[in-house]
Amino acid sequence: MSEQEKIRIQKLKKIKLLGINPYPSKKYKINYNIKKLLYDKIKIIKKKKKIYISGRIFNIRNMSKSSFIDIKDYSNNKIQLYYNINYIEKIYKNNKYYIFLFKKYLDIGDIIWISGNLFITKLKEYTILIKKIILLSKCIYPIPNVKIKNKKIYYEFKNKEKRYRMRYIDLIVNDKIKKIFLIRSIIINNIRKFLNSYKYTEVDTPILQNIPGGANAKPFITYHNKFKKKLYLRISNELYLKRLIVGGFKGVYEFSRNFRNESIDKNHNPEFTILEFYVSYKNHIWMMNFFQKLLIYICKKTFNKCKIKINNKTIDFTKKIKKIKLFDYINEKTKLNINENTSLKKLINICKKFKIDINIKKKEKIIDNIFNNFCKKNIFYPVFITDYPIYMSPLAKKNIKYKKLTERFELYINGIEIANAYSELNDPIEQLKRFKKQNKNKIDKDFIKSLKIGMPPTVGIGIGIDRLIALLTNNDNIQEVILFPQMK
RNA sequence: GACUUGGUAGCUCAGUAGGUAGAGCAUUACACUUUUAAUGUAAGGGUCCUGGGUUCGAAUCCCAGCCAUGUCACCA
Repeated sequence: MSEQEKIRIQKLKKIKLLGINPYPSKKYKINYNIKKLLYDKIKIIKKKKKIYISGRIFNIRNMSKSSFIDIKDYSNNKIQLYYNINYIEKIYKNNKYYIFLFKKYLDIGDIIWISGNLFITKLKEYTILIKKIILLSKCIYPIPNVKIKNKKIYYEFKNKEKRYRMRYIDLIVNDKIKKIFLIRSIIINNIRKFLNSYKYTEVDTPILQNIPGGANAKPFITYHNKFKKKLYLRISNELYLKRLIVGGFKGVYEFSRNFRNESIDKNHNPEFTILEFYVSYKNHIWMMNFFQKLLIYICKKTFNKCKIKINNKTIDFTKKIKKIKLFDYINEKTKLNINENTSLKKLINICKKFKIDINIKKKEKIIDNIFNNFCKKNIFYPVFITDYPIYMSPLAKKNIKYKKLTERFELYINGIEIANAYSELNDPIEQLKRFKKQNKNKIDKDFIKSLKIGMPPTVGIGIGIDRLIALLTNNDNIQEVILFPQMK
């Protein structure tokens, strides 16, 4: 325990000895948050309106018989308080308590409630003259003292490991971090509003699954004691949402927390949020347009504009998103002249030639690798990559004209896969074949059964919410938009 | 998993050609009745990530490990 922490615990004891509860349960009246107070400041001064606010102390400047205290509240705004013994009303029996409380026992980080009146100091700072002050919560663990002058931050709390492990401190001390998570919340709410306006239904499907399907990833494994069997945290909710389409919903969506037991990097967290969204009687072409509408809606409602600055470049989300076929794009960038029929041998030779590491010698892996190595990073402006071969898309419907390709697209922006969508395969016999080809140990037969009952033509999309939010808030690491990123 | 950079006070960081550590803010004490990164004076605070090795002596050099940053691989 640090010296400072010990001192604060001593202070806490002394506060209690004075008969003051440092963690009172009484609800104190609040009639302004600081943002609103600053907005109404002129009116408040004119009408001499009494103010009741609370907030966390960020700085104390003690004079001999008076003090200035800066507090910040949930509105993320700061206001200066002026404390002078002559203006303080009696609450406790002995007014000296106030002196003790203030001079000796209040610290940066404490949460207080005050009542008083607004006035302007000689230096033209709007300030509250304290009439009453109550300690609401004592801060015992000293928070980093970040100082700000002329919008320049000194002694910034910026150690990433500490920030992520103690996100509560990060949020208190770094205003811009709190803003990111406010935006995250607004974006998710806006998506919900948009989808609800089309009468699509938000649903909840199992996180604990018997068979982890809908994607190809290593699952987290757990165990049910009563059933005496393994259960898996979902890697995807895709197969469940399709069951619901079979069940007759017009459209369903879920903000799905998925779990994948794989490594962590700036685009991957073991648990992450995907918006999965399925609409019956529509196809992937419809989804391209609808998805762009959604993106435009998010930008308009969240940022009040459709041009978003990312890495000093501007993306206009109203511009029609380009469509490029996967192999056309690869060939354009690499001149390799490959397609869905290119043999495994030839693909392996290409990898050898370009020194691309391949662990698993499968066509789908190699093509993905080629795309990642030569194409992905060059994409900045939004692009729909389309026409993936069947062997890369076991759940997607065949293209009518080119039977080795699927009706699928992925959206790439700034070198990152943001979304993946396709017209859903609804032929149960073919689906079973493809599952078998995948060498899956466990095939979700119940899902096949649901397809046998008949799923209407359906389009589905998965949108990486963490990645999308990182993109829109101009962060290049999803840890910055996940409140508690996984750490060892 | 590979490489990379780093881990020193509550926070941000400096430092030593190897002689057990410094600054600013924060903390404590005193002064100051309008300051605002308050100021002035004084003081306290450290397993220099952990464990080995080299050395008379290691926070510094070497080895191993742990944790993290970044890049790459893996994650259709």
